[in-house]
Amino acid sequence: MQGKAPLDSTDIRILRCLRKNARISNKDLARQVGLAPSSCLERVRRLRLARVLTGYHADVDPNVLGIGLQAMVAVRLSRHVRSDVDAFEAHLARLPEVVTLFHVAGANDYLVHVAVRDSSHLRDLALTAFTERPEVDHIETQLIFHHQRNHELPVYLDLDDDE
Amino acid sequence: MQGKAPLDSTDIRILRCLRKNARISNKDLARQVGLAPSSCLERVRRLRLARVLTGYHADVDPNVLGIGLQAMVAVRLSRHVRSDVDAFEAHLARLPEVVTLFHVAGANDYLVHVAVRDSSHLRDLALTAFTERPEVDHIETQLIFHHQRNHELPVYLDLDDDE
DNA sequence: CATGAAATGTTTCAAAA
DNA sequence: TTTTGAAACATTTCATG
Repeated sequence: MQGKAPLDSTDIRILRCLRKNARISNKDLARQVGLAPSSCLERVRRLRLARVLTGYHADVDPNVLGIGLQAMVAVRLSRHVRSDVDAFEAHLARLPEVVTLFHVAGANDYLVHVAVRDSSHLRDLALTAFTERPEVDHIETQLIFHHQRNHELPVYLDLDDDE
Repeated sequence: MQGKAPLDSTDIRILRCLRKNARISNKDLARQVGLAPSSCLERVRRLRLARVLTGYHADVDPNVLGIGLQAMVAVRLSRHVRSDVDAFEAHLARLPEVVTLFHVAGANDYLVHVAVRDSSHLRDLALTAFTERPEVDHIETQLIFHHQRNHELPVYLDLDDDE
């Protein structure tokens, strides 16, 4: 008896299918992974409860929402004390313009992917949300020409298929 | 009659709900946006056909898949001719380790978010997939301590609710 | 993990406002 | 465009093998 059950190849197939299309019906999912619908449904429920599956999200065309420009803002903080780090992250997490916040080790402290209306919106955001913050020492903005996500699952596991 | 129908506030509510939870049932979605199930279903179908909704993807805990390390690799190309750019992007798009590829304007040409098993995997990837490529002039790798996505929808539109 | 049965939800369609 | 209602199909839960 183990605390966290290891994944087998069927679990991985389920995760791959739901990653490709999160709105696949349970019947189709069951057929694709070679299970009965009831067994498949129970697997998916287990994977959600175990927090292996952490969420399902629709992708929306940014242009349709009025997002005309995206950028990566590299941020260097003045001091690296816990209170500054926490305050800065909490602040950014509440901005609608922030798509993803990367906390990194290197020349910069953060890489912040932002989505804005246009260049004047970006300028306002750079001032208001970054430069004028007391924790921030320096920022550098790079425009994003385009970006593409990879929706395949990288799996670096030895699977437990026989127990 | 217009080529592409503008979105109204109900469409936006649908997009927000599906972004928060792509596996919500049509009945619940209809209730949350204040439509009959049949009308709601037709809206969602329209939004998919119009490529406003571009996909639905499950999120999976990286640790469970054996991903022990993530990094952002900044890449500068030697020459910026179309053939090199296309070859490099096509190459990266086929790597399972690549999570997102950002093509940017600035000091670097690309920011590549990668997910690997461990530091030796990252070292191999840096050599094989980047440094040894003829198009690549220079790379700089930053470890990602953690990153958080924002699943709210930024909407910068004047909505068309009365026609 | 599979089967089968029962309750609930989904999907499509025609008709009407 | 949206709603309603009806019919066909799918989902979900549960008891049983």
